[in-house]
Amino acid sequence: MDIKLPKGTKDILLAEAEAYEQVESALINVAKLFSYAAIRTPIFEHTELFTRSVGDSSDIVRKEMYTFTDKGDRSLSLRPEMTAGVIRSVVENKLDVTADLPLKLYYVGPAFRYERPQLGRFRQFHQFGVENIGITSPLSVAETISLGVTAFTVMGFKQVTVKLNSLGDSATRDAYRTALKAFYEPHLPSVCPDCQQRFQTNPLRMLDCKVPADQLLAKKAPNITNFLSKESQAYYAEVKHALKDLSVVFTEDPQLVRGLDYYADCVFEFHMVSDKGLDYGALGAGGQYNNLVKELGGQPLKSVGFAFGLERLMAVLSDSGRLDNVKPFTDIYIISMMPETDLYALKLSHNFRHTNFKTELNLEHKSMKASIKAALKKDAIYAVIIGDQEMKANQVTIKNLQTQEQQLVPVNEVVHLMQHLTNQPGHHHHEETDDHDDHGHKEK
RNA sequence: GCGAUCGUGGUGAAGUGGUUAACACACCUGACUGUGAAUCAGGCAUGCGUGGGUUCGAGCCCCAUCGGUCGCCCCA
Repeated sequence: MDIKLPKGTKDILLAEAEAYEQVESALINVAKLFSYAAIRTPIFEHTELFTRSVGDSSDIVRKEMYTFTDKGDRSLSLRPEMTAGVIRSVVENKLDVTADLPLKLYYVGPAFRYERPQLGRFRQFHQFGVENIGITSPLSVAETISLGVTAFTVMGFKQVTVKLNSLGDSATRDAYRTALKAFYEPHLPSVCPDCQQRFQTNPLRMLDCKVPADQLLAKKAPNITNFLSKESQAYYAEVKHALKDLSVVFTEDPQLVRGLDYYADCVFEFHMVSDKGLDYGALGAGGQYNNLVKELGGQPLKSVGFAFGLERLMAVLSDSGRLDNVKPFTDIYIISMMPETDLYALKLSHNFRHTNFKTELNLEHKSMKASIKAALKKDAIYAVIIGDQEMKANQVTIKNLQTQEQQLVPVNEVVHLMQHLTNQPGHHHHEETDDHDDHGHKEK
């Protein structure tokens, strides 16, 4: 076969797919803890939605969107991020006027950007995020940030730091932009070519230039904190105060600017260092967007949200050895020894499955050695062996794969016995997926 | 979009123009005819990302192309 997957995409399969599911469900559980509800929006939207919200001067819209014209001559785009679609949906369904506020929504799903792929960066990637729409208190911003921190904690990471900044309102940013340009104007000839470009398009981005000389200069640049209005200052102070009370570790970074046009006031990033000491940069980021709902035709609602990049999250988890023993598990592995016993085995598997046992049925008729090895590879707890001796006697052999003990039991008692042996009718000992240090059921 | 680097089985990889593409792990089969280890014996890439070219001869050289990775840009 010579058709390969497209650049910047990947197949997620087997253990990795399992890991994605577990991480997603852990994140969703945290969102539910904070009383968030699910939302799913289309993968493509009218292009105009993104040019209006993300901003038609942003790089995302200018050069990273998958935009196409459909057969009805509509310009559509694969979503490059999730917030725009969520807010569009909220406004379109009038949730901004009918729902109790603040409206708290979480989402998980793929998004698309035409970018040069790198580690942890794909053209189709997955985001988990939350939107807290219609907030009235700065404490809600702190609450939302702490949701993000809690998500990291639940995944086993303690060393999360939050980078925090306030961009103020639009008047603040206009004044600041003017001051920044005035500051940079005389230095323009000595600054890097990218920054000369940024000076025209988005002067705020000059602050996080990576060129050392420009970084030194940026340190001397005017600080946005000094341009904040009284209200923004007070608001920002309350957010910080609440974060301290919640023991959220944060550092203020006046040079933190975000690339999406809709951000205002508080913006933040979640940073993590892996167990190996590697700095993965921002694993998640977000901020307030106070005009977006109105801009898209709804009520003027202050809002805050953030998104995590699942691929980056998975990279850190994997690098920290937290995905090593993530795999599907099986309670009972049924081995049918020969074609004549297959139907007998199939019926038994049916009974196990209907009593909530994860059951694998092996009809391959390989050697006993190979069959037992296959059962072990599936991480099964019990093997149920069915040969013609068992079938003739209406019995089965059950083997505890950990203790290697085995016994012959009557077939009509085996389900009941298995429930007794595994110590439950409810039988949910695998179901806790939020703790990635404990996937082995062997120590039970 | 720019710059750099890499591309050999399921995996890690040797190979720098000359017979059958090393080695290791994994996997399969058997010795062991119904039980997880060890050992031993076999098996497992008709092919070196793809397409051209140079050559008597190409995994190796050249060109193109696709893809990965890293840096820039940007971002989750």
